[in-house]
Amino acid sequence: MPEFKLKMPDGSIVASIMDRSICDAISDWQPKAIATVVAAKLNGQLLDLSACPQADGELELIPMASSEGLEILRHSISHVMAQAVQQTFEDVKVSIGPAVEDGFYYDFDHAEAFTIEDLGVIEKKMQEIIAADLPFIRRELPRAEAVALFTERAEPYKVELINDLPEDVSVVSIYSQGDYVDLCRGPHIPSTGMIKAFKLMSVAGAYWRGDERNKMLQRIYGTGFATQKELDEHLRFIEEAKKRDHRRLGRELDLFQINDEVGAGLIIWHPKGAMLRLLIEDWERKEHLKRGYDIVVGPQILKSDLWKRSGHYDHYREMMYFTEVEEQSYGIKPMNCLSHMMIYKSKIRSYRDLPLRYFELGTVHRHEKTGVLHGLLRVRQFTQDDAHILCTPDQLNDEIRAIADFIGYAMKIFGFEYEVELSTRPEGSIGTDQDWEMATSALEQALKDSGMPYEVNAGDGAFYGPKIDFKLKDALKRKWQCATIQCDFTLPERFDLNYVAPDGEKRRPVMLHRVILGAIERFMGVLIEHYAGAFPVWLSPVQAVLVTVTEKQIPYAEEVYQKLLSAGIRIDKDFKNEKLGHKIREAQIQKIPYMLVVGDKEVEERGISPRQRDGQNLGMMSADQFETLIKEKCARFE
RNA sequence: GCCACCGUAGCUCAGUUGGUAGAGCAAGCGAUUCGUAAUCGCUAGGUCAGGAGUUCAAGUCUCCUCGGUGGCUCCA
Repeated sequence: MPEFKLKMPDGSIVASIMDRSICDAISDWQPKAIATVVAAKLNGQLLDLSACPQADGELELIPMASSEGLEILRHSISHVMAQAVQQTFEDVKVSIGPAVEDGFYYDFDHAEAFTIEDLGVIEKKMQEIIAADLPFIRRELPRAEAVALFTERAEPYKVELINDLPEDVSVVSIYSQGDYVDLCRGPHIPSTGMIKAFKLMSVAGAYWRGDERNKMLQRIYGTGFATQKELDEHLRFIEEAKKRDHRRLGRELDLFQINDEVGAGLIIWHPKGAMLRLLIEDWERKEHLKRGYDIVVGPQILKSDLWKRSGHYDHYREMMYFTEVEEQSYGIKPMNCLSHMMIYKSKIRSYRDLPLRYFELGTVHRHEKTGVLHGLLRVRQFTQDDAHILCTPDQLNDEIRAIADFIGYAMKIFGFEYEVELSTRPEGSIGTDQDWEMATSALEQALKDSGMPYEVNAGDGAFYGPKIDFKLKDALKRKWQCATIQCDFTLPERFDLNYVAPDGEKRRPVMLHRVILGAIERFMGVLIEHYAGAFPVWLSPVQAVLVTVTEKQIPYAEEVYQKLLSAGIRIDKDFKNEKLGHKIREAQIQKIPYMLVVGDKEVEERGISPRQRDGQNLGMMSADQFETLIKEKCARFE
């Protein structure tokens, strides 16, 4: 008989000889624990609480409140949802329904479209299933029997899933609650009554097995938590996130517009947005020069023949814009590398010249599909802080580390958290094994040397080389790729780039493509949400607004305005005939860092009274003192 | 590109079973001259995204186009 050590959620360990289910054992040892535990883990393998384990080891209990427990809970809720959907609608085929980052979904095949109202009906039915407290029952069936079962139940997607399992799989597990049966690896919560807090969120289309050649199914998204309180908090978080959506703030703060009449995915920057952008671009130029980059500028259109030679024409023609004048075809650039390579090729290069680092704030056009456009985050015209570094293979490590360091610095300056991923050779890639090996290990070694934690994303590299991606998180917890470092040995080959080595032989340089913030537009979108529009002083398009108490103070206020403006402070004036409270409110909504109040007292003592946007009043000071204060705030970003 | 939903004043939104458009905020004008998140009054604002159709009659129903939203696929 197997002997276990049973580890309770409070960490205490009790030895137990079990010839019964885990559930029964917990009930005996600690009856209270059973209400919060959803599954158990034995030797790394997850088990249902109804299981009778057949091996020795330490049995760890998974509480619902843990991340693993939450995943099991949500997965179970998705099964309940599938059951409710099948009970509510005729002729619904189920497919798959996993837990995802902050909830779960289930994909259904149903001729009629589910509506928002339907979600309420389904939720009601789910409540009934939960009230009935149906146990989740696991069974293992020989493969053929499982196929027969789902064939009989007219579930073609399940049959397809079983048939596509590897040949050595002879037994599959199925779970049922009430009259509902699903193919599933498990584990699940013991019974539906354990579900305390869930909500169905939205309906969306999704291709069967994620392949656009397949039928599009209907996906219902939902979420669930251990308690109603946590669910409420999650819903509040979503509301908060909506308030800081960059599309909304872009309009409210008058930063930019996207207009039908102009075209989808094309941004018009208004004065304040353009100022924010200018500040970022100034920072970029200054930092690149400090790090030994050369700033270059290339043309917006290049002859189509050049795009054919680079391979872009064959691979990405569909996404490129073209223009033809006097029977000559030009491609509007979707990337900046070609000009940079032409600069490299403009003369004979020696190993002594390397590394060469060409930097350009390069504006590119890509015809993104309509369905993917999204505010500033996915657009058709954007500007990359793009650089191409040409170096010898043994310079690679230093160069990559310097870029990683640059990116880390940039993230710190702009106040972001990020994650790092190393993406390796994909299928259908070009280049030799030796090249891939060299480049991948150079990237990996540089990451190790710089001490950055990273994850390996196998097979997700570019077709021409491996890459390191840096991902920012926005207010909706969506991850956005911004910085990237990519190794490329194809373009130097295609354009026959070379340098003269110490031995007088011609050698091929290695090329790194890299961006720091990525697309400026996308970065600004993330930045707007990150700060909820309340930018730090150094990035605020308007740093301070002068507000008069009455019209009497206008002449003096005008004097202060001119003084601060010529001192380089980004200052606005609000001399409207309104009450002070009204003007403070307007400045507050505009998230201007400082409101400089000028009333009779200030005129008399020739001062201003700054109020911070956090509500703090700094008391009266001279314009010179305020100027010093602002300059100090910005100094560490210079 | 695909699925679903949506498009009414600068913004946020009402608009009954089809009967010729409404509010708040913003704007302009006037009054008020006020001390840290909304002073009061008046005025002006719309080819109801665009086009076609059904109908005596279309913001409302149907179709097409252009946009947007949430996802899916894609993102060199």
